[in-house]
Amino acid sequence: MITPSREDYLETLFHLESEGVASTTQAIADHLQISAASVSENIKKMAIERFVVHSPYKGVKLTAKGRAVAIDVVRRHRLSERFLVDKLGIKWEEAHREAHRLEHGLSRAVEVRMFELLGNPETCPHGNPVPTLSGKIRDDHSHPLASLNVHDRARIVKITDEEPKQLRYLASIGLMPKTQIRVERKAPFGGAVIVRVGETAYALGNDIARSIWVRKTG
Amino acid sequence: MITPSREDYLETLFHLESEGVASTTQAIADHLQISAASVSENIKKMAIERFVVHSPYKGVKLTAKGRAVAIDVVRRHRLSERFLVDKLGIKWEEAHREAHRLEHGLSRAVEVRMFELLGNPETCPHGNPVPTLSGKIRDDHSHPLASLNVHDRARIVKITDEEPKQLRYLASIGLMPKTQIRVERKAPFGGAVIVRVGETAYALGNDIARSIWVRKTG
DNA sequence: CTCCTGATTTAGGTATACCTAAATCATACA
DNA sequence: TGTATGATTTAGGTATACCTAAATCAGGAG
Ligand SMILES: [Mn+2]
Ligand SMILES: [Mn+2]
Ligand SMILES: [Mn+2]
Ligand SMILES: [Mn+2]
Repeated sequence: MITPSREDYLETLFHLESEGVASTTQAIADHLQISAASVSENIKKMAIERFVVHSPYKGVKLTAKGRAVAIDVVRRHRLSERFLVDKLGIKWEEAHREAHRLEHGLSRAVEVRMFELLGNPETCPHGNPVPTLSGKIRDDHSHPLASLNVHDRARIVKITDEEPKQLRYLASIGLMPKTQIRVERKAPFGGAVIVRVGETAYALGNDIARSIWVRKTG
Repeated sequence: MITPSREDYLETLFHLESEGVASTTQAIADHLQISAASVSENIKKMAIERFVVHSPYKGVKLTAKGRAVAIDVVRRHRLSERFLVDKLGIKWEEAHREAHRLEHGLSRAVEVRMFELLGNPETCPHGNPVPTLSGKIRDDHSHPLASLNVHDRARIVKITDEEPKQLRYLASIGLMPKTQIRVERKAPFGGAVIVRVGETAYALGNDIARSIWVRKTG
């Protein structure tokens, strides 16, 4: 059996690779909140077990084997979030951390039944796709908020940030998946974006904007 | 944070003490399916941390501190079983082992919401009481099946056995909490009990009978 | 009351998963 | 084209949680 710790490493690698970030020792250490030395050791072991390929001093990449496990964990994570929010009424900004505990306790059988209970959900509460049982991840055809032009209308597809603080803020201004928005103004060179939600306009910093993915509707 | 392993030790001690079995090193080892040597070591540490009192070569007893944690784990275990059976449709004989994975992943907040979702259940699917949030365990006024006399009618309150094989058998003959039964015949000296369920009579061995608790109705 | 035996503990060992501090490496810029 | 600097790995250490084999103990049979 794969340990919870290992599951978290693989999940981290999946996230870094999805975001197009290089999976350096330091990036993994930051994400898991542990020392770079610990990551280095662990990666070495996971390379021996063929979950990753490791080019020392360069970086890490998931193998097909590692990716399969990672996607499995991501599926359990996102289903857990869905359950926590839809069935238990846990706040969406707390769902992520809670799901990180729950995800390791779901057997395949339980995961399958949970998927049904939740009505075969396609996304987590933050809009990220739930991988299929066979490990496929649907393309949601979304683009970064920053790719929109002034006066474009769009619908929020997903929020990739998982920080409770950010999520709480976004929820408070109604910025969640399915929300209809309009770009009012853009600062040059990837600066802030001014976005209208309902009647009100909000300025979103570069950091927060980068985690918002949309589909044009206008 | 208390580890899953520690939670399982405390849970085991709770069960042994409830059943009136002496919490010997060997009994704990059998229950957890690990070596007696491992148990001995671990108990020593848990005694230092005041979860138990240990009289070397004699046995172990939960302290108030240890009992509080144990009851907390038992609550999460029984709620997990309830959830698995009622909401996910997991078979009751598989609920126990699945719950053992799930129970360690529930935060207090999640446990509280889950309790509500399940309609404040008083028992697990096998009839064992769900401890209250404050750690109280309701008395269910039940007695061992063997305490009944011939021709007594009774209602099943709980099945304390957790073996899938036994549970599957009992379910197959309709012997579960709330089932109405009648004692047809008893072998002397704690031997088999012949019990009528609906139209059919079944002989229950001493072992299996000991795990069936009832309340007289006739 | 002594001895035997099974239960228990201790000794010594492994694997995971973390740590800090020291050594080593890659590369960017001066 | 060195060299210093930051990233990475290695060295050495701790804690948990398991193991088998050896030593020790306690209580019942004789
Ligand atoms: Mn996790
Ligand atoms: Mn999510
Ligand atoms: Mn457990
Ligand atoms: Mn139960």
